[in-house]
Amino acid sequence: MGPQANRPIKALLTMEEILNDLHENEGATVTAVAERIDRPKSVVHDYLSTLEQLEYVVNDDGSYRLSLRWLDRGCKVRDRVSIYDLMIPELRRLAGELSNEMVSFAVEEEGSVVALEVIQSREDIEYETNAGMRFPIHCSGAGKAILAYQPEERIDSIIERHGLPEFTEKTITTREELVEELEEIRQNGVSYEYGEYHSGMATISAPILTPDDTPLGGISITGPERHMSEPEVKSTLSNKLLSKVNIIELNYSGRN
Amino acid sequence: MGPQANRPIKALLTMEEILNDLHENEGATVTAVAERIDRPKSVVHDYLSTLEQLEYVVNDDGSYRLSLRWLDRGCKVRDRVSIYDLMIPELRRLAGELSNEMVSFAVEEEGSVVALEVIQSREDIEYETNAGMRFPIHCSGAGKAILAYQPEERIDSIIERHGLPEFTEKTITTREELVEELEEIRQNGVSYEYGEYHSGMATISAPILTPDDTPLGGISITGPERHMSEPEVKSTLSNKLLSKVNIIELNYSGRN
DNA sequence: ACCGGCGTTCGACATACACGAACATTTACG
DNA sequence: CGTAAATGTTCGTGTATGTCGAACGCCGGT
Repeated sequence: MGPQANRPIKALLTMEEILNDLHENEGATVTAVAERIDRPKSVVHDYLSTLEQLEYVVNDDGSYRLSLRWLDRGCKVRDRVSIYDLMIPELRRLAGELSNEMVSFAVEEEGSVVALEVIQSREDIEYETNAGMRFPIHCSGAGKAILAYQPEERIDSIIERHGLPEFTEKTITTREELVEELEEIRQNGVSYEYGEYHSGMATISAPILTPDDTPLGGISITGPERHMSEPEVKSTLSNKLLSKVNIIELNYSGRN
Repeated sequence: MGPQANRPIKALLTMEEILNDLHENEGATVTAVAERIDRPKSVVHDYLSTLEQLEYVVNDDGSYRLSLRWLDRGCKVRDRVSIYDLMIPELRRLAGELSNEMVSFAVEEEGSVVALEVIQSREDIEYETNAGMRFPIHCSGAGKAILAYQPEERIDSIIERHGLPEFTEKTITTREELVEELEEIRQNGVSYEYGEYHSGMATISAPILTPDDTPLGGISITGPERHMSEPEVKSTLSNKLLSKVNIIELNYSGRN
């Protein structure tokens, strides 16, 4: 949740309750929503019909659901991310070279990592990572890569806001450890994440930087830990990442 | 725009004005938005801070923009489309076989066609088609394929709502022509669209149907008209489409 | 035909939103 | 460094408007 507004518009909070309910409960009727959020039917009706007019929800034969307009807006927001278009072809090329692992591109927003593009591996392992998903920054490969190039004050404010929650026994949970690792990332140019979020899974990532070292995002290779542990594999993958990043950064500075 | 609500919640209409403004104008400040939508700064401020609290917008150093939460919600809505997960692997396989053309999957919503997945061709032609985008149903390949399996009354209500606007000289603009073509599509099992929306571009599509012939969506192959005109190419591509559709439909009926 | 459930409409009240002015904060410029 | 302009934020007030409950109409089931 974002910072508290001093005088929030209550109608928007009510709307949010209703949208969340629709999000969680598929095919919701006016009465069902009204009961769950504990409000008169008439109120829910007025909100839903307004949201329908605005095309945020659609009414399929009596039950409401969120419309695909959310996807439209979402994709437009994504396309507006500065390097999105430059990154896509390189990410595809990378995926072509590594058909056994998942590759992805992520950016930071409000202290979390958001995956903007995910290309699944051709193996039958389906990771539950999808475009749009948010992850904690301190135990994600791309997150640590991005964090490594943030000013220290920003790092602290992110820690303050989200904490360093533990997901596995390998998760970094103290500021000191994290700062130390970020220093290492700055030296290597790549970040490693071995089972810090999901046991058995590993990610190698590299940040994409502007000429003055502001992080724009990060690209990652994710796979089962056993695929990624051998030192020569680690260095091969790291080099592949860095070469793609290099191309993206060159194209980026070339157009400004 | 959806059907008019009798008693719309005005606060939501105001919110929409502000969100649309943010959508159109990158990096908008409170004052700038207030001037454009002609309202007091204080009002815009209250709305934006509420929207920030709800994480629909973020405040990067003073200027607001839509957040990536829209992407998150949008992708979840998309993933909820019944055959989305079954369709993806087949669409990828199709794209692999046809590296020179764009392939896509679309569904109908409120009388328009919405692209849910777009895999660009490996050629350097970049179509401006992206996930989430909406298209008129009567001059899109997938749209006509889906329309062919709708009850006649539904077809009429869609025509009534959206009309049959002309985009090129080849666009179908009369109900009679359309109905005739839909009959043909039902016979072939595939639909063709040659320059009806964008001159010089062509699409071949096939509908995905439930066992009782309810259309769930359509998959398409799109490319320059010159690639797709030869009769043998036309039939090869049609067959490829139909074989993928077959697999998807089998998997679909297999899990219910 | 009756009953129960659901969506919808409507009038009335109290509240919460819209407004403008004033205050705080940042930026621009001499 | 100091002043001015522009922007973001706070706040009191009147009234428009969201909230509520009750009643109506519609449909499907028994």
